[in-house]
Amino acid sequence: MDSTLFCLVKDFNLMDFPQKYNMGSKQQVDNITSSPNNQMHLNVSPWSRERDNAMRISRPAAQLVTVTPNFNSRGAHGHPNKSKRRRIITVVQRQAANVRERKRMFSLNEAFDELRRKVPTFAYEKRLSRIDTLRLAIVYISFMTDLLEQNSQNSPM
DNA sequence: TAGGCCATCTGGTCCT
DNA sequence: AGGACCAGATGGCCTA
Repeated sequence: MDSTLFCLVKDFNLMDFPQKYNMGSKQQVDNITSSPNNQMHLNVSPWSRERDNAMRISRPAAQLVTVTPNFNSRGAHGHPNKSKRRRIITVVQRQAANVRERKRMFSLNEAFDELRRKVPTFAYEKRLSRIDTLRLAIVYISFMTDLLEQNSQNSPM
């Protein structure tokens, strides 16, 4: 299984993935070939959230004002005929909503980190972006599915 | 310097 | 009513 996985990542490396996997060309994939040490790592990421966060300076909170929704600014997402309910929120409520949104995005990123650890990658200089993580996961799942089907066809009943 | 990626804010709908 | 979810806007950081 290890050698098969290596082939998968190697194919990814060469960017000659079968068309059926529908993999788009991306920058991080190109980086595999330029990586100084083409070692395959499973579940090992040289990048951590702490490092990533340390690189960023937290954005100062935007000016907080009492929110009065402007229904002319943006239409409903795919629900143009829905009755629009006016909702007035206070500054405190807006701040609380911002905190909840940050927590939600944090948990989303944790899930992405977990997915990054599940997909086979080389030792990247850069970690996979979210979109590349999803794409590689799709490729990986497709590959493993094909592998399973081949094994079930070859094994005598 | 342009483009990619991401964090954050914001206001909309959906759902309980 | 309020939290969850979503998508657009914005701005910072990084890399080619």
